[in-house]
Amino acid sequence: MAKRATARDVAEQAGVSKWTVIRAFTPGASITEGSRAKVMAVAEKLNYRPNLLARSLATNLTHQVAVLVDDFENPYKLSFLERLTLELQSEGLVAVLININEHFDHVHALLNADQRQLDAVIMCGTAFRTEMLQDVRLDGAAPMFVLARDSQISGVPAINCDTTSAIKDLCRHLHEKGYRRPGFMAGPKTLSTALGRRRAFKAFWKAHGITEMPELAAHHYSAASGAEAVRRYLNEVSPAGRVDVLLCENDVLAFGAMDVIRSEFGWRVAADIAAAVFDNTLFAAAPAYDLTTYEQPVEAMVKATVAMILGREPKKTVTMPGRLVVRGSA
Amino acid sequence: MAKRATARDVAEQAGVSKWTVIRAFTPGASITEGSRAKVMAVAEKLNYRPNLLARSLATNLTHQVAVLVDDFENPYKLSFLERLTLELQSEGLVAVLININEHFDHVHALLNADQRQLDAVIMCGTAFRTEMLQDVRLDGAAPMFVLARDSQISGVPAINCDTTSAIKDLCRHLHEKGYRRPGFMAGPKTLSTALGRRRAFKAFWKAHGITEMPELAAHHYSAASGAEAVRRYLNEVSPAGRVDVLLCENDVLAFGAMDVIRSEFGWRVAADIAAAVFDNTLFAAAPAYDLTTYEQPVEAMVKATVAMILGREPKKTVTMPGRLVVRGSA
DNA sequence: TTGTATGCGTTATCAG
DNA sequence: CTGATAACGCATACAA
Repeated sequence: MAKRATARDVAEQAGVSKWTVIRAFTPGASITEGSRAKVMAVAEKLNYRPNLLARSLATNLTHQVAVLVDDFENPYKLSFLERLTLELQSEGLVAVLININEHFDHVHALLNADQRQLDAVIMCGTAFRTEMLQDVRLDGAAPMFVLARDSQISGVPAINCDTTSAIKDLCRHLHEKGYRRPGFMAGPKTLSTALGRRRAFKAFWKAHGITEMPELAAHHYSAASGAEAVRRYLNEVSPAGRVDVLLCENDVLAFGAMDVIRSEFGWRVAADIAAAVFDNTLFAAAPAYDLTTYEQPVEAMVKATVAMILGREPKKTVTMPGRLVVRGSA
Repeated sequence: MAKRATARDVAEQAGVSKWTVIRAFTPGASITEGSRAKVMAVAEKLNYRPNLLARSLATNLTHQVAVLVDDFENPYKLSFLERLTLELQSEGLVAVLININEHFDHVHALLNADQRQLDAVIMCGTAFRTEMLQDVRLDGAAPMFVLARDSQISGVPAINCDTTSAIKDLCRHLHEKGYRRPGFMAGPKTLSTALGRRRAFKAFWKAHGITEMPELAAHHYSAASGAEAVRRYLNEVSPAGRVDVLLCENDVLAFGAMDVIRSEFGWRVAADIAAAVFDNTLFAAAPAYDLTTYEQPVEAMVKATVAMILGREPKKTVTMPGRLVVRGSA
């Protein structure tokens, strides 16, 4: 396990200066074919690989992007991670995955990313309070991006699915199918995505002459919380007064809700009560759930984010339409 | 957005040398309380943060670990990623998530990790051919670890769940419940995990006087492949001759299998045909699936891996027992 | 305890 | 086209 060869080592054996070695490895550098061949031969022999760390120090570019995630319960996150890593890698970047939790919060992560000189920070659907991030002093730090969530932080672009049209599409579909007693299940209210979705939901039904819209609140974005919320609701409300369709804020909540509805109350979804949700995981499509969903345009969102990081697109908040996926549940 | 302050800037304003500044930020360095306070005050004022990149170049330690993943369809991967990032971060390390795919293979990833001077590479359940990695010339490169998979690569430790005892526990349970016509559904045969599991499976039943064990082969580790494999099998085999229990190599295959069994053939799992699997995702526990599974000891495996990376444990292949989780499916 | 010199492996810039 | 000098920001070893 010998020490790794550096440009200097190659230079010595090739009888050139180390700068010529560097040039041989720099695409488009001015160097004769002869020199390059000579260098490459020695480099191959010595198994020389340029040190990207040293390069980063000199160029101020690490080609690394922090990706912050705080919710590993939702399989939908995996879709984002897959597309994100794919897109980043195709542009010569890599993702540094940061787990945001009680021991490692956003500020901590931002400081860390800053000291590591990362080129950008993507907050991938993480829950944060705006005030918390507003005051972090980070002059000359990496630009931040909020993916799959709203952002009120000034100067921080959000790349998101168009909530208003999403809700409208979803609700119009439900309305057309004859549902008239809509309920909404939201996750933790501190999240702005929840607020936006709920607001649009209420606006739609009010515009259609319906004012009573029960709200079921889940404490976390987990199947267990979704299950608990539905259980509580169904136990409290008389069968006559209950909702005829339930719009859940995301897949995972809906899974929990459906499990309870079917296994504890013995109803068939879409006959006794219907469910519809955001997001569109693999499991939403499974016959066991068969959820009508609104699918976020993951690929487009990711591409937009990366384009901004690379400076190919102006850094500004964008919102893009997704796709209504009608299945058996509602 | 002024340029960020360096140790030199702080040194000048504090009236000390830059080395004193460095010392102020080095835990356990010999420096007077007065100097440190003076430095810290100026550092705070200038909002100075040490540059970890420069430090890495000087120390040859990036505190970054590459995590290779090639299967984003399995929600179980999310459990590994969560525990892994958690454990790494608690030790001052971060995970660089690499998406292995047709455009970016293992060799590519290894080279990349090498040039970025990462401290270690964890192959998290990825499918590779041993020969491919055996010949990569990487003197002085980061140590590799294979997590949640077998490895025959010399010098590369594998941290894995004990397949033999897992299969034994699972099969013993099935045998006790009276199943006598076991089938096995495997993913792509090139994966050594599949081979190990299958071998142990066959050995168990043979030891119990059963020799006929149909094998259903799925081409990918996806629900669709699992579904297709079961569909093909059930259409080919006469009802009298079919298996009475199906052991699937992982959750995702089982999900697809169960969906087909129930929705296309109208059987009730655990009555007409039973399923059991490895891995234990959130969905395996859902009433909609309710799978009997064998759960890998994710936390222990991750801790063991990180301990080896940090040099707290000798780098060697280890195997640890998981836990049989009995549910309604079998 | 503090300052000095030197090195880490590149890139940027300029002279020849 | 090539070589040389400086710089990137910090760490190590040694001298004061």
